[in-house]
Formats: sequence, C-alpha cells, structure tokens
Amino acid sequence: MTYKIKSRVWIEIDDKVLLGEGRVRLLNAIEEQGSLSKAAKVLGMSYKKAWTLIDAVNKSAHEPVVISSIGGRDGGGAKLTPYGRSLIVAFEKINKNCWNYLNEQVKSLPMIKYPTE
Amino acid sequence: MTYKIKSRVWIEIDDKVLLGEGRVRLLNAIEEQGSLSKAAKVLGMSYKKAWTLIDAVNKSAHEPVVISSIGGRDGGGAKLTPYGRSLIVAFEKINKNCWNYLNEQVKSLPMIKYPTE
DNA sequence: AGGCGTTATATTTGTTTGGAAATAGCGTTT
DNA sequence: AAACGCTATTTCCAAACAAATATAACGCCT
Repeated sequence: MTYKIKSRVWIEIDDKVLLGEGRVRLLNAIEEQGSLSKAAKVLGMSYKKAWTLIDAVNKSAHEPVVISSIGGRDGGGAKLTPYGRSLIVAFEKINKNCWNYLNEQVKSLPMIKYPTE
Repeated sequence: MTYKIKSRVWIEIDDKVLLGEGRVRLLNAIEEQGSLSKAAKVLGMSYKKAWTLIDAVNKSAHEPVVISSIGGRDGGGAKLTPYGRSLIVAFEKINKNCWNYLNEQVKSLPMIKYPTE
C-alpha cells in the first residue's frame, strides 16, 4: 500500500490554457506524422478532438504554433512552427523538473507514510 | 502579455485519487465548521457534491479521514481524524513547495518568453 | 473532370456530470 | 411524542462533454 504523488503542469496565457501534457503529446505527434489526422490516429484520439485542441492552442497563442495546409499532392498537412517547437522544449523541461522535484519532496515528508499499523 | 505556469498536485492511493486541492479545501472547511453541510455552504458547494467528495476520500483511504455522526444535540456533525489532519498538512506542504519551485523554474527558463517581435 | 487525402465544420447522438428537491434516519432536547 | 438540525440517499432534470457521422472545401494528381 503506497501513496503516489501526481502532478499536472500547464502554461496559460491571458488566462487561457496554452499548453498542457495532452496538447504537447499531440504537437509531438504532429511533428512526427506531418498531419493532424495521422497524429490523432496514432494517439487513438478522434480527429475532432485533436482539431479542437490545436484550434485552442492557435487561438490562445499570439504567434502561430501549428500551420496547416489544405489540398495538394497528399491532401494537405500540419507542421509546427519554430515557436511551436520551442514551446514544447520549454514545457517538457519544466514538466520533467517538476516531476523530479516532487519525487524528492516525497522522500523528505515522512508523514505521508502515516502509520497503518 | 505574460505566460503563467500553473500546477495541480494530488495524492493517489491504489490508483484512486485520495486528496486534491478541492478536497483539502473541503476538509479544512469541515474542520472549521464541524459539519459537512455548513462546510459545503461556506464553499458555495452543493451538499451532494461535498458528500460525494468525502465519500470518495473515505473509500480510498485505508484509515478514516472524516468521522460523521447523525443525530444528537445539534443534529450531528463531521470531524477530522488525526490522520485526516496529518494528510492536510502533508498535502499543503507539498503543494506550496511545488508552487514555489515552479516560480523559480520560470525564471531560469528564458525560452518561455519567446520573442513576440 | 474526377479521385484522393487532408483540413474544417456542423449535426446528431449518447454519456457523464452536477444541481435541486424530496425522503428517510438518527439522537438529543423539550 | 414531537421538534430540531444534521447526515445519508434517491430521484429527476438540465447542462456539459465526448464520440460518431456527415458534409464541404481545397489543391495536386492522373
């Protein structure tokens, strides 16, 4: 019987959510797949949900994060902007650090293992 | 135009949520008010929601967190156990530390202020 | 012109969530 | 026995959310 500490970190801008764990996962998939629909499929997410997420990201950001194109040789696609990539890097760094920090915290808090005897 | 980093921390036990920010707020209100219904009223929360939350806490914890009594001089009430109080202390400490830590993190991450020029 | 694969958006349907209200049970007090 | 104020639980309804489906637009390609 063990306690687990979990955390979620996200970035807001103008009181709107810009980036969270799920959105970053989606952005990474877009980077890999080159398309929103393929990214959604890879993540087992409906296209609509993926589109809604990216729409929210683009609307809250003041600079473009994802640029999409319709039509053309293979139907179109979606690509990250350099700004988008820098956001991912920043988020993942913060997220990882926070996680490491919490792990340390737990060790220094004995009362979280309150006796079960 | 500024970026804000936000975080949520919670404690799980056996893969069920034990304590989060909202639940701790409710537990504190119970401690102050001595009753679940008054605590709910103070927090602008419906009695049902408060009851559901406490029920979830008591079901996931292996030791009692809130002990409630029905009937009696003033109808009954709800009180925290010493274990419940220790949980609150632990959670609030971790939560506060995490918040402070993230604030420090932001300062050391210049890329979060990606140029808007 | 028509097919293709994609983005973009609307419509529908179903599921989950949450509030409001109603009801019951309880133990002290009067 | 009745009143009181709380906990406990059910029922009903509305709102929020999510999944599925359908449709349109677009631009390259054959």
